[in-house]
Amino acid sequence: MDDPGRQADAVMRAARVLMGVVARSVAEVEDQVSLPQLRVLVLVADRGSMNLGQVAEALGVHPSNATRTVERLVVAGLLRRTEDPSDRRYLALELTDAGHDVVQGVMGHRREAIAAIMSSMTSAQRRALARALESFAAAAGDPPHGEEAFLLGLSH
Amino acid sequence: MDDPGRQADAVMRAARVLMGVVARSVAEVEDQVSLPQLRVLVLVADRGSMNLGQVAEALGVHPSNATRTVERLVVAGLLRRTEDPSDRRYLALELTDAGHDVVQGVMGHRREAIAAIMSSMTSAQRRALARALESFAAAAGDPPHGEEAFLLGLSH
DNA sequence: TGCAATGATTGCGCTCATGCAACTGTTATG
DNA sequence: CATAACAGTTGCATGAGCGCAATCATTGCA
Repeated sequence: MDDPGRQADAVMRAARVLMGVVARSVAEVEDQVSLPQLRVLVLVADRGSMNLGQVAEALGVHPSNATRTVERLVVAGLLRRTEDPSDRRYLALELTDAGHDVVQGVMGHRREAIAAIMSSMTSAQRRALARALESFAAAAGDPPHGEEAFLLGLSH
Repeated sequence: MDDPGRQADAVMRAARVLMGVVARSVAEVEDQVSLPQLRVLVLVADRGSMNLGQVAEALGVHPSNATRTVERLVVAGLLRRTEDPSDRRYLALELTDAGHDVVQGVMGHRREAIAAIMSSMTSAQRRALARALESFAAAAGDPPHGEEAFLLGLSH
């Protein structure tokens, strides 16, 4: 039980469970938005108003690509694209109410799925789990970016 | 600390960290294989020899699609496609050594990243974490499928 | 004020994933 | 043995994502 390798395996197994939860929450909205599109929504939900270059940078894609992905989200009514009044070269990208609903739906689904799993644990186990994961998250460092890390890199 | 909502949030934060780990491990091989392709590799690595219909079923895609994804993996030298001698209608899909290397590389990368995070926790914290996650994984039920749950649903 | 820098868009070409329908080959069944 | 059932493949079409190069619009600077 003191073997770091075995301990990492325990985390791996739990990660598998959590990936399943995440995957199902994503699958739930896959008919409405693609994965790269959802990444944009989650990104904007987390960071607030962004311009196109920031989105492209965060996603690690070419700006021309970001333009088209954003375009699809605008057409879908999930993203609002306005000009930055102070510098009209920049865009101001924000979620619409519908866009917020999508993100909230995904996160809510995850939260419920996790709560459902925890409901079959004892109260003491739940407390121990919460405490242990706090220390784990702290050891990983504060979320380097935020919500969008959920989907970082999972393109194509 | 006894609030189930706050406890679920702690799991959500940890899930974010783990998703980052998974995403980076996937991004690492994204030049070699696409996400759907990796899903096939992980699937076969987990279940062993499969036929095409099983792959299509597990991925939730049309068989014609599975044919082409498998074809790309065969061409890439990551998957071996032979006929089932007992019934030549069926295929026998297996990983090549190179295919195994890809899967092992991804899993190894994750394991190392997790171990790196745990290295900055105290020994007691690591033990508590391993124990807590064992109970969490148990509460979630045994892995319904297996390794491939890591990527389930993350298509496109 | 004219030119350079900067952010975003558009045109072009490519790969991958996807579903459907038609077809081929293999096995089982009457 | 002929036909039906079944696994897989192929043709066809669509749409998303991606990068690169060229272009447009706006702003900053000399």
